[in-house]
Amino acid sequence: MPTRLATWNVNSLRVRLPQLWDWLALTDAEGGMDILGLQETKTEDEHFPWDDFEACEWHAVHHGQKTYNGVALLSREPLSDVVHNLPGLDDDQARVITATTQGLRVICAYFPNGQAPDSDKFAYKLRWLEALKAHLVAELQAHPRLVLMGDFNITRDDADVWDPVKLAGTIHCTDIERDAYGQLLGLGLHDAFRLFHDTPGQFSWWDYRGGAFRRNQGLRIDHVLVSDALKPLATDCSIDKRPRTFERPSDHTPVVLRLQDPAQA
DNA sequence: ATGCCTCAGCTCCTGAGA
Repeated sequence: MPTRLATWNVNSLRVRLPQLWDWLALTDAEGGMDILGLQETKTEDEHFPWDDFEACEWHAVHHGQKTYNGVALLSREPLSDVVHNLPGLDDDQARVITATTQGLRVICAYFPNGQAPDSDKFAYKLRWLEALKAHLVAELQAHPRLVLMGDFNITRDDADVWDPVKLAGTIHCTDIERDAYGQLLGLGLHDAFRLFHDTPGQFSWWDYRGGAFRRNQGLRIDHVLVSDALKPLATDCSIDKRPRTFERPSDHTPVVLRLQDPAQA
């Protein structure tokens, strides 16, 4: 069983690879990372840095695409039964990768942004969320120990929003999106961060513009959900803000889940 | 102010992100 998992929207893996190594070096000093989900790699499979990861003893699977999207799973052990995207959804956007590793079923997802509630992209977001739900129903049935992690592009409630009045009803904050989030939880999943933290104003994303990070004007839109079977093993979930202070940061920062080692339980 | 950054790409501007 892994004890540390993380999700991070890197906003271009090519640009962010040095920051990824720097962050992993920090976590190595704290016990290391076992499984990592990346979003917005923005690269095709043939340009994915396979050799760099292999040299650092990471197994990797990637569902890539040029310019936009792209998701990867890294693990200290081999990954198997890999599924690209969402079964039943005809989608030319590379947003999901699912695999089994270290005794867990892990889904790494980059949810659609949705742009604005009256847009075609919002309608696509809702279709995509329906297909994700169906995928989760099937996966949970086959794999009780499941983690869904990624950039959800949804705030769960106003505690995840720096200015809930100003942003009421805007993208990431609509009741429709939050209801879809709630439906995922209704399948037997738990917002790991909220199991351990209930103070409002803890964010995983800050706009590049206007000194938003310095002012803590952000959103919590990156989430880790654990299944019913896994919930008792979760010991902590935290947002690591350090990479947001690096040179040339991603606008997102990693969210880390810690699981109890069953050998010590 | 449809603004403010940042990224990719048919790259010196545009579309998209959130």
